[in-house]
Amino acid sequence: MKIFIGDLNKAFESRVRLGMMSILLVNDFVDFATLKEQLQITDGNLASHIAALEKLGYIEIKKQFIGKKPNTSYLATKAGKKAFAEHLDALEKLIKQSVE
Amino acid sequence: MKIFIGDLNKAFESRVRLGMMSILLVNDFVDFATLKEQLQITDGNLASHIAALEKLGYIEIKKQFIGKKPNTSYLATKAGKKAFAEHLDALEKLIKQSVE
DNA sequence: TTTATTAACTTTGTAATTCAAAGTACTTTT
DNA sequence: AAAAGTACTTTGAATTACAAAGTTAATAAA
Repeated sequence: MKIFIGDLNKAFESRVRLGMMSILLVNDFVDFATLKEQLQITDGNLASHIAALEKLGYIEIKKQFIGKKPNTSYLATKAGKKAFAEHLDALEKLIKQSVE
Repeated sequence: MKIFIGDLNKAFESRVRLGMMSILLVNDFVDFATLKEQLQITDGNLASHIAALEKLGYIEIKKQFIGKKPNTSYLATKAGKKAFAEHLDALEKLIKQSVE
């Protein structure tokens, strides 16, 4: 029995950020409105979780206009994908420890 | 793309409680000292996480004496195991969504 | 041309969570 | 009698999360 909770990434402890990264891992660009709808949170709350992940360099922001409407979309960076993969790895090890 | 962060159990969002349940899921009785050592936290902190899980009916407490020393050990209840399994299920779905 | 609307925030304030440190009760060892 | 061990409880501070309201800048409607 050896436990590694220290290998879990604090950034992904929150269900919202966990959900965001899951989405961004498999979808190249996802916009604000889509994230908000998928995660079912207020826009202010979403904005702050986005800011947290961006500050860590885990996601990037791309602003553009679609037709005449502003549209902001997000993508996971290489570092973000790596960090998330490592987190999932740690999670798996944690859960599977001493099962065999 | 359909996301289910609502199916994640808030009780298991904390790395400490996640670690505790992982341990208790595969070890029938684990005592205070062992948990403390595995999780690397202070005893006060551990005690409060234990209290949180007990309040939810996810773990049970068994007090005994080993020789002359008091020994408290913990075990996951049936409800606790079920809740944890559901949480892991939700986690898996969340992570694997739209991968295929 | 004023007014309303939309998108994506920022700010504010509150509530909840987490944690370490210190204190406590009871017992045992020295 | 003093020190140490076990399993806490209490306290207080720091961090985090969140909703609600306010903001900015652009477009669309009246």
